[in-house]
Amino acid sequence: MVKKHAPPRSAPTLSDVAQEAGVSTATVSRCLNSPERVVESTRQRVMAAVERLEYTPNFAARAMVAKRSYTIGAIIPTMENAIFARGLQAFQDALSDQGYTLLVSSSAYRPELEAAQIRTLVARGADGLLLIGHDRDEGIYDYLAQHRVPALVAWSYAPDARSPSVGFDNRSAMAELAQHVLDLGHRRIAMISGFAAGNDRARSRVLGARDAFIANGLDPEALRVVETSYDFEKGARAFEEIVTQQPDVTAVICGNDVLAAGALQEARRLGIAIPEQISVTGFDDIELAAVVSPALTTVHVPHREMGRQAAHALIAMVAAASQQAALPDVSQCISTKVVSRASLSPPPG
Amino acid sequence: MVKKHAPPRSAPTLSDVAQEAGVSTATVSRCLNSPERVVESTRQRVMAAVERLEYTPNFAARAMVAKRSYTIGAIIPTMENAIFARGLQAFQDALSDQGYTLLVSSSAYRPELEAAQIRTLVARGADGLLLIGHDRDEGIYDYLAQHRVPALVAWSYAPDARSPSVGFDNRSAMAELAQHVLDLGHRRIAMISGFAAGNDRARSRVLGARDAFIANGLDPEALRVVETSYDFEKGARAFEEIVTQQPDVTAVICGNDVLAAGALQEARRLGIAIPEQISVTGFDDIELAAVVSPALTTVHVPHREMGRQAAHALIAMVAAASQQAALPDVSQCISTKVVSRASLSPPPG
DNA sequence: TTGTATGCGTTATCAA
DNA sequence: TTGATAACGCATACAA
Repeated sequence: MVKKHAPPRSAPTLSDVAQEAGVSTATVSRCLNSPERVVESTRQRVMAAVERLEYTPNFAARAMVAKRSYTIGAIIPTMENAIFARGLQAFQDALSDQGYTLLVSSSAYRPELEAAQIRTLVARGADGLLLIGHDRDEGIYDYLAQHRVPALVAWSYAPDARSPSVGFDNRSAMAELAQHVLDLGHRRIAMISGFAAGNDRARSRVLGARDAFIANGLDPEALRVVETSYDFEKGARAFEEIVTQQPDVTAVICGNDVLAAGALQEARRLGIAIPEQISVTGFDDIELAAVVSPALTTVHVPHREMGRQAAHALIAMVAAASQQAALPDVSQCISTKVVSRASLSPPPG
Repeated sequence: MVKKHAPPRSAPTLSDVAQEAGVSTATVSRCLNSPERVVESTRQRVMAAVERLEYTPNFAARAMVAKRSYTIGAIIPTMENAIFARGLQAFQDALSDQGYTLLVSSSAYRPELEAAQIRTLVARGADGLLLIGHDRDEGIYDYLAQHRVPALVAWSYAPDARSPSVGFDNRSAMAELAQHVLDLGHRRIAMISGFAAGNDRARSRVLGARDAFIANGLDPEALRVVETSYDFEKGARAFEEIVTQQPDVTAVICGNDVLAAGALQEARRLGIAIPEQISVTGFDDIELAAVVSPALTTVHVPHREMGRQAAHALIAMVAAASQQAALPDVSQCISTKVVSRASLSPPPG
């Protein structure tokens, strides 16, 4: 059996298929996009040709004429730990259900990198963007507005912010957790926080902890806060610093589970019993929180739910934008709850 | 102050800039791509217009004519845990250094999903693909070959496979770890493995463990293997099954750190002391391995190094493909090493 | 129901 | 050094 043609030197195009099926390119296009508009017999002929050539439409060409890429961009601070993984996975799942593709990049918590990545994603034709937290240059929001690319903020709910958001109230969530700590009788408390600059989630969590102090008639400045990066090892170092400089502390509130896990490990190294001597709490309730020993009392964030809701919200925004319609109000506050595990107990004595 | 024009209804294009600067589109294009080919004075005028309009080139149009997207696709089995996170982060970093963008999707360890995502990524014009492990339908490799999209396999090195790979030798790595276990005197050993079907890494690790048995004159079938999905909770269940059905076991080798962490937690629940009663080992040396208690003896995989090397390798393949040149041999075996921590000790008695 | 012709925003070839 | 203009692969308005 002889091949009719030499194998194609590059991917088959619409007109290759048209030729193979003996129809026009328009008909092939219709078969693919609105099959009901073409009669059964020709459709079969066309589809057979599509199969035979293993034709796949060229995305760039399609995006150019449709002025939509069905691509959503997401920029997360880090892929290195699980903080964003689960939520992002749910986000992606919901997106692909709707025929969208997700483009992810990570900024390593560096604002200037995030700005560059936003431009890249917009240039790549992203129909919409998912961003983490509200803190960024006003100019970025201007840029997005000018380019008519809707952006949704997740992991942080703030109804009055420049961008709509699907997230949770970091401040009140942490306040609730801190209240638990205070209820148990702790008074000498320290906090290991992520860097507050450029990170509204970290800032809100500190504020929330102080809120609880105030609500209990305590001086909010009595809460000593050590700032560091969200890194396991950094959590360990911060814990060491705290117990060295403030040996009478009975509870250490951590900005997230990763920091708390680091604190736990350092405590073990120093021979400090958790929670007997010092209680430790986390935030996020990632898998790690249940695995470490003792398991972490933490704030449970329904990441999957948040990711799913964020996807629906962003798609709604994109749909509105593509019709030049006003952006719908999609903001949503996802509720969190405190999960009590072994790392938190009443203070000694 | 009055605006000269109404704000643009959509993103500015080359010809908007050309008009603004009073030159042709060709000149604007040259300013952006080969600035040395245009005289200083006009270049300044053009660049000013670019700034003023906040012009960003349309990616789809550029990709269409260049027949290159400078996009690399990666399909990983899961984003939910940290197994692939660090390596992928390094992969992305190296890619963006070279001007490439990474498109990530996850297949949830489902082959048919992976196949669909490969098609999607190819349709999106990915210049090259990063895949995890070698196990997949031959048809997929045919498809990729036909579409002239180079693919690189990572996390598993196999010199004779259909695709080049930058990864490590799962089999010998696990054999080495198992040898440590045997050296300590363990003989009643069980293994918790990921599902072997469609997962050459999981299969190789089991084979490696059996290799060590053989090397020590033991019956490889004496190693009882429980297969499950790479999930923390599943690791716990598998451990429970093992100690229930085989109470005299003294060591449990786990297919990765996630399974091992699950085993550890289940042991705690059952009141089994690790490593005094039963030793447990992991694989990967993700952060989790050092955080759990006792810390895991495991196989350290230099994920960052692997990600970086994979990026360079894939870029080389893409460059070759774009010049219709023969694919260079980029395969590379990254070496691993056993890390001894507290979870492994001699058997009791 | 199907085909023709046009345009999307770039880059590249060729003249000027 | 710069400017027309022809592709690139696809979708669609319009014609047949």
